[in-house]
Amino acid sequence: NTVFDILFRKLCVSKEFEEVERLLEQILGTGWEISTHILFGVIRSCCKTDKLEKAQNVMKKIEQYGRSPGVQFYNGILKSLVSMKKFHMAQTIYNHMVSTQVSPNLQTFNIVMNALCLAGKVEEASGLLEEMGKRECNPDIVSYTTLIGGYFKAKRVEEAMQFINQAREMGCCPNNVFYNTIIDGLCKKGKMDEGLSLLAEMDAKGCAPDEITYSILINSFCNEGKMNKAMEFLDIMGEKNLNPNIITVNTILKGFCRIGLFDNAIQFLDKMEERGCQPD
RNA sequence: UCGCCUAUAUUCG
Repeated sequence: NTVFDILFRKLCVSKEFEEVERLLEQILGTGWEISTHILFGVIRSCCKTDKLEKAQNVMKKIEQYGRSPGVQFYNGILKSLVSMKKFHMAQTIYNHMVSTQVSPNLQTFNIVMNALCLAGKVEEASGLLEEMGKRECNPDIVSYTTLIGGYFKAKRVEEAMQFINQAREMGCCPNNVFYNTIIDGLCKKGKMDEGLSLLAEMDAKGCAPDEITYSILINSFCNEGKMNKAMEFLDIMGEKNLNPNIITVNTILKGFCRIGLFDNAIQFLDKMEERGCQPD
């Protein structure tokens, strides 16, 4: 499998998809076990380069040899297509999946929800949320977080707030990602005070703020030119034994540069390098 | 019962 992995990787980056198909046919013909992540990688490469027909050929080939991919396999492919914003491709793969009697599960729906939100189709996304309830696949905290993030990005704060309440009413257990998404949404809509009160709430509810929570707040202070507040929160992070990561550092550098404090930026960069945070 | 796969921050790309 290690050899196959290297072989397929190289063939895919050189876009030798004809050769990929031939080789795959040979391997499957021998009945050898070939690991899922290799097949997954091949299909993903096809999709990435818009070789939809190739992706389908490979999929069919796998099926011919009785290796029908399960829902997890599809979820993995759908997720990477969605993160590449290849929505049309994702749609086709989804249709294929359904046509081969593989039922979408909660994760599949959440991926589709994310796709709709990223495509700015929040109405359809909230429609899906309802649909899920009807299909004995109740939305979970991930579904709600995705949808809420979508509404914030669509600048529809009121509706985002409604879904936050709905998530609570439905008894979804809030977690860090849920809080982080909301705090980010509020801060970016100039509602920092509300964001800060959620920070207190999450702490009180046993969701310890993490690196991402702080980078959201620091980013917000930076964008308001309040570098003293940003640095204050960096210190608070340190007190909680959370280390600033490359994103935290980049955020603060941007904050200094934005208002022309280049010396402070360089000073800060040096300090972080000393502390072992290499610039990227 | 427990894990796994899905959602959140910087780069206007």
